[in-house]
Amino acid sequence: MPVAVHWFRKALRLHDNPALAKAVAACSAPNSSLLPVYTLDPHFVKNSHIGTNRWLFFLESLQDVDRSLSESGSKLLVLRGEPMTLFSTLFDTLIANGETVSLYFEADTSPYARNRDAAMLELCASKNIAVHTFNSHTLFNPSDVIKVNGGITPIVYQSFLKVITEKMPAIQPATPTLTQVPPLSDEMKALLTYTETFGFDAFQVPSMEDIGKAVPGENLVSTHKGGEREALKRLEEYMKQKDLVCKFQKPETNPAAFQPASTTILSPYLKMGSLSARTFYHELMKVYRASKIGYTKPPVSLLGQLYWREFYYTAGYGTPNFDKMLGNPICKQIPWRTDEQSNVDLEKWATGQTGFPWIDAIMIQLKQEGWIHHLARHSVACFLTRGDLYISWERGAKVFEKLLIDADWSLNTGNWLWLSASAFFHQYFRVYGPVSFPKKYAPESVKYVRKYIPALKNFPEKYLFEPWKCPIADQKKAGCIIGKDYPKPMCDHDAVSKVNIGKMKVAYDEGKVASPPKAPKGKKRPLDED
DNA sequence: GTAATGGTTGCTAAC
DNA sequence: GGTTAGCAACCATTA
Repeated sequence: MPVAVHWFRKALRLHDNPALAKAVAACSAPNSSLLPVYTLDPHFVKNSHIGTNRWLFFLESLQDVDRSLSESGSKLLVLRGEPMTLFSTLFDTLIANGETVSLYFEADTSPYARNRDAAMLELCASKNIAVHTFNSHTLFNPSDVIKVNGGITPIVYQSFLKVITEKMPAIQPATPTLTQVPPLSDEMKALLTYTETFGFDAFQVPSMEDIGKAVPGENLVSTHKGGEREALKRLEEYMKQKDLVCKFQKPETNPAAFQPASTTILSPYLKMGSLSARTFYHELMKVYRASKIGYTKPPVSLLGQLYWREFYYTAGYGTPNFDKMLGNPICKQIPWRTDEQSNVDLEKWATGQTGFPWIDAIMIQLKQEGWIHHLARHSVACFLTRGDLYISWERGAKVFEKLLIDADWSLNTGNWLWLSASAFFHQYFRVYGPVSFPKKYAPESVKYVRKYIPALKNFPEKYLFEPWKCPIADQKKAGCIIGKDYPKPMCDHDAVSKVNIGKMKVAYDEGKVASPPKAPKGKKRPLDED
């Protein structure tokens, strides 16, 4: 009897999920079964690069999928272990029971996933299992974009925009939402109850404790809730604000705004696939089309934000060693600090102990809530790298990867490359000031710093972003002594940023000398054949 | 080959 | 308060 196995990885949703829809459609024959599977890979579970909030958000997303499946009498099978081993066992069990197995999943372009999925295709081929994959995580398939661009990966946004608007086919309508999926029979449940084999109930979405993760204190648990329901609710709520949607300009939004934030906070849902980028796109188009006041355009518009995601996905796909400096052909080679003190400085930055309230408030919000505004990311990334500490963007990216609930390999890497002036952006002499920048966003930035750094709650506004300049009498009055209740600044920004600009210039000049001769015209940055 | 142009989001002082 | 030049001057693309 036919069994269509749907492998959930991203795309933790029932709306616009082509792979799941096809798997469901394949179950129309009598006695056929849909088996929804998720594999908790030790590559992700055991590594420390996923923080508590990211785990919580993920498990909530998984629970929401299981809840939706359960409403139709189905159930998510959550297997824990190395995917190839698990699927091998699963397939053997099904085949031994006389089933004809087929596998459905959404394609994933990140390096680890590409290797994993290639191995999976081999495994399936060896067992005569038909595999069906679908591109639905992004609006455009990165390899298609590169192909229509003559094998060249666009590394300038405007070039990318030209390619997708002029050379790519129109974005297809979303796949209809699955309101009903085939129920899972008791026989199938009994067959796949691995409790004895693995020591856990695989038909139960695990808790934090189950996967060996501690739940932290209340103040460190993100207020952002995961799941498809929450994603669609947020999308709907945001799209109701038609003026805001049509007038959206990213650089004009306020990084210090909270309750509500000045942007959509849909990124964590897009990352998990709790929200389909295509659904977002079509809902946005509806608002644009109905608008009488016109609407903003990429790169600053809301559509422009969706396209940035596409841009970085494509760059990440087409660039070797994208997440590293060494061996990355588009990355400026910069001798970032690696001395002992840089470890101490990195830690101060990561834990919000720099002595610059704006920087520290951002890093504290990041740790507590798992999300910070894009321009806040700019501020702290510039501070860590070319602005102040001269520490590698790779080390900063790892901290973000752990703490951000929307941590997405392509986007996180791309933005760090940008901010450190290693790729995409090269005006390294434009440095964000840890004091001057937040002043532009008063009074929200004042409230923001007071919220995330309670020690500065009563500190005079005049000195809030540079508290070391505050007269000691006023420090006493505010109940916050700098150097005791809140750290002294870890560096002199004005002096050190000037020195760093000089170092960047040297690194850029040396890069020019060291760079190999340019490839013939039209053959630049060709994509390696798969 | 060279010059001009534009690049989502800097800061400061001067008008 | 809003706009502009200077800062010292980047890159990728296009004319």
